[in-house]
Amino acid sequence: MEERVARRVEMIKALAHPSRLMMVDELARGERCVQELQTLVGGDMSTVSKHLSVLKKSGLVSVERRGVQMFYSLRCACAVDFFECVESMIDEDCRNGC
Amino acid sequence: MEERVARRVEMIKALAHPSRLMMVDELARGERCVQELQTLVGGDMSTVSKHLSVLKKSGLVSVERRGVQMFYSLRCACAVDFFECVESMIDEDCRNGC
DNA sequence: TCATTATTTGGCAATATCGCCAAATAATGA
DNA sequence: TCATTATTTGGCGATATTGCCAAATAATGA
Repeated sequence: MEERVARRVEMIKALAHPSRLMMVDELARGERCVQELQTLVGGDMSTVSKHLSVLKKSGLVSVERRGVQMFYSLRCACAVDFFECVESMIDEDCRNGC
Repeated sequence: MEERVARRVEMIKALAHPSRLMMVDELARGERCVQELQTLVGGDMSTVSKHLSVLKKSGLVSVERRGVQMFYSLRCACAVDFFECVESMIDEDCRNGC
């Protein structure tokens, strides 16, 4: 059960950064290459790449090489629900039934 | 929209630690005082207290003093759905419809 | 008021995360 | 093969997180 907690934490940690959160949000709309994601979040390309490797390691995204480019995509549509869920928690009054 | 992302990240970060995750999971079953939570996660009382202040600051929990004790409780049942959601994401095959 | 119990706060060292730079790797086309 | 483009990796300083200790605060009952 420690393992279960650790696994959860790893996944949650992967989402606990502005750039990574935005990238996952973007990936929910379809696959993207690293350049596109860099345009989205800004900063150095290497930084973006490292963020992506964190997402990859957590199991949230998968990669596929096509030519010189690497295309990242969400492995699970759950992420969309995840954000809605977080949004519900943010809504302090909990109006939307949570 | 930057603000929206920042708010989400703060909430997610609050859950991105084993002790805090376990405490929230426990609080989903009802309010608990600090001692009880310390028994659950172990470690120094002051450490537990600081973790709780992180949860408090994020808006996930609320506190009420009764006598000498401080009782923490979840502000929103959403947290339960949240965990289910994370669990779904962990399930790589996404069988359960996510 | 004083001692006791429950909790928080301040401080500090250990560790982890982050972001940039430079260099390495990988595929492509000339 | 060489140059080019896309991406990753290694390294390093800056910053943030974590956990423990000691001290402070708060409520209670003697």
